[in-house]
Amino acid sequence: MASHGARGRSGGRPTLEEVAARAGVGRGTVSRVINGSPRVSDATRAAVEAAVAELGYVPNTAARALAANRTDAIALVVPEPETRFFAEPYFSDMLRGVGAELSDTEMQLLLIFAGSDRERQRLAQYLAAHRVDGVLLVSVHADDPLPDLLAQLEIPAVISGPRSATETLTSVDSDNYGGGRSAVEHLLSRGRRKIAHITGRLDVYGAQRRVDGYRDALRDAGRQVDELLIEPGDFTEEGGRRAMTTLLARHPDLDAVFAGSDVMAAGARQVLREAGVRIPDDVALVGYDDSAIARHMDPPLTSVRQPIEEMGRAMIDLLLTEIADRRPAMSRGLERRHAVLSTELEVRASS
Amino acid sequence: MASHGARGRSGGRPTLEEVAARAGVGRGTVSRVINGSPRVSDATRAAVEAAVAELGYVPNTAARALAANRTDAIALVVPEPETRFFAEPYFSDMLRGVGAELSDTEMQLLLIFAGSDRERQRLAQYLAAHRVDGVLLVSVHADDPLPDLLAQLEIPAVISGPRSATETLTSVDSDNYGGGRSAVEHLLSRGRRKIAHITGRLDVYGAQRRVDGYRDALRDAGRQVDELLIEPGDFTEEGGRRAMTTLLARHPDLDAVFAGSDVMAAGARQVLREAGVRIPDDVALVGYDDSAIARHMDPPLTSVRQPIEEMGRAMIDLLLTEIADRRPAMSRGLERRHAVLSTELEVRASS
DNA sequence: ATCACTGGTGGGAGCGCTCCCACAGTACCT
DNA sequence: AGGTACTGTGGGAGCGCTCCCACCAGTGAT
Repeated sequence: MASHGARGRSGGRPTLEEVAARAGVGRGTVSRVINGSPRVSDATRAAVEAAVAELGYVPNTAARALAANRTDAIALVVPEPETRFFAEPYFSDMLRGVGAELSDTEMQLLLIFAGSDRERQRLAQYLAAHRVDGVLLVSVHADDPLPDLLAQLEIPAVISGPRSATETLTSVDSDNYGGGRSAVEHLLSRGRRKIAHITGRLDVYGAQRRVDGYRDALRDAGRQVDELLIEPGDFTEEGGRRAMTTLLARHPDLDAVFAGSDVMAAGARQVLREAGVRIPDDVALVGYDDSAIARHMDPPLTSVRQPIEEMGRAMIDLLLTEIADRRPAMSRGLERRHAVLSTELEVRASS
Repeated sequence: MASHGARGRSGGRPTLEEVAARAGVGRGTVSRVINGSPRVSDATRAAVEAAVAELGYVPNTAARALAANRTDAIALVVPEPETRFFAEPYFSDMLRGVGAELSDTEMQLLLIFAGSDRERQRLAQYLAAHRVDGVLLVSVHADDPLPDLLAQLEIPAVISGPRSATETLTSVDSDNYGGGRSAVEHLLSRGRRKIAHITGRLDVYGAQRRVDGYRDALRDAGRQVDELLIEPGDFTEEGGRRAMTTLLARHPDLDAVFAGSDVMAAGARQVLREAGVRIPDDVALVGYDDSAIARHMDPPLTSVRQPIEEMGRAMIDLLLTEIADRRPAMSRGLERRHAVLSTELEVRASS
């Protein structure tokens, strides 16, 4: 008898059963009320809600997770060391959008860093244990095995910045192609004739798309694309400097530069300065990301802004849909969805 | 590794029971192996481990949480909007320490922001549901109800920066008193005679302690403490400017200023500049926090560094101890522990 | 009158684990 | 010989929930 139901009024947390007894209904009915099922009469619902309030009942998540086979949690996985996470406003903006969109739901967000091998090991274990219902993946490199792992474990996932044109995961992206186009179109409209492009790392799909936008904008304006005006960078300031140096040596008469990121634009600006080139008088400069750097540069940098916060929201929307879709039946016609949000050109003094 | 073998029946994840069958032992024995109990013979342990590997068994956390009444997760609660979290390196350093210390354990870290009322509401629900085994509290204001809520729910918690000398929660702090002392002693040793102090918000315990250190350092050096040399700030740049303006008007002949934060020191510096006061020639300046601001100021700012990362580690240590202590018996002599880590003065050109 | 239905409801049967008691085996005392 | 004290081990009894089937009115159609 000691081990049996001697816990009626003890200090422990109330259970569904106790709420049911208090409300004079069955366990199933309380469960329905808690989960917002419509199949409950108003009177019963009110009685149950009263009992819940009186007892201060809070559902036991572990029990629910076990019985229903879901966790009500999703993970935002950042395959980078924490340092970068804090350094780049990208993540902070993304997190804001994600948090906002999630605040209407019961879902809990986990932030997981997987920069080191050790951390990745832990993450793999974590995912294998199905401790989350879905995963948000940001900043993934082309050769990352994480997406495959997620597919194999059949965990719903949404990636920001698809890895290629044939991304298998549901993805959210900003319109890198359109962003590249708009930068170049802007420069053309300002009367620039010889526009160079410093690209990002070309194993990043988005960087490629910006190059595509650059090419097509010129082509559609009836210009010929001079491949020697396209110089690869690597998203770093140093890379921007190197590329600019090369370009300047090759084409001393260029009159505009479109850099694939603000950071690279900052590097380019230094080189231009040192060469005595005036911005924007001699050379117009346009960056990408519209980061703090752009606003604080001298002169302030025209830059392509991505709606990062909105991307965060969109990722959550897609992920929740995918989780919900998977719930009733494991099959279903899984057509992958890809959202693309448009960018905006922020025009400043540098162009 | 050989992954999926001929798994039980369905395609689902293997359970303890299946591992037990495969290894030819009972459920209890597998559980003991999984949980590292010493009461298992080497032969049996090996057999179980083999079965685990073959089946790719990963424990079901929900089931474990339900049965054992623990979650193996702790929360880092930041009662601030996310914006501040990203803006201040304090959090990033803290998180690094916490993450490092946690990486040896099975514990999962959750990051929870509770800046808005809405978010706090959710947090309260979350804690009431006991979804974490313990809580790390950073940056808590004196009148915050959160600590009481935690106490009431009997959730182990560690606070960084105790709210008062009689903090009821286990706490980790840096030696604000010693830090204040060392700043003043340094200025005295440099021959400064009239040292002003711009304090932080005095409802923050740490700020008070820095004032105490300021006072005692002067006193112990045989100086009299002039209360008019102590001017309250509020940790902001603007507050630093205001305080400096007041002080300068009151004591045009002061030759040193100890600011309770780098940010306030930056504000003070502006006022001194505008007044034509040279740093350090006319007035020596010392800040607190040793943040990026200090390193980049002109001239570089002498500042008191707090071992924030180490504080993060200490918080985890204390929290894990507290969680472990609570496990066997809910009673036990709960003596509160308070760790205080020492600071270090980083001397630069401003003093 | 019977036969569908419908909206509501109760409660059994698990989910996969930990806890703990029972008990076999061995070893070392009286 | 029996007693005592271990070390290992198996498995029953839950943990608190969700799912789902059974069931009970009522309501209208037949």
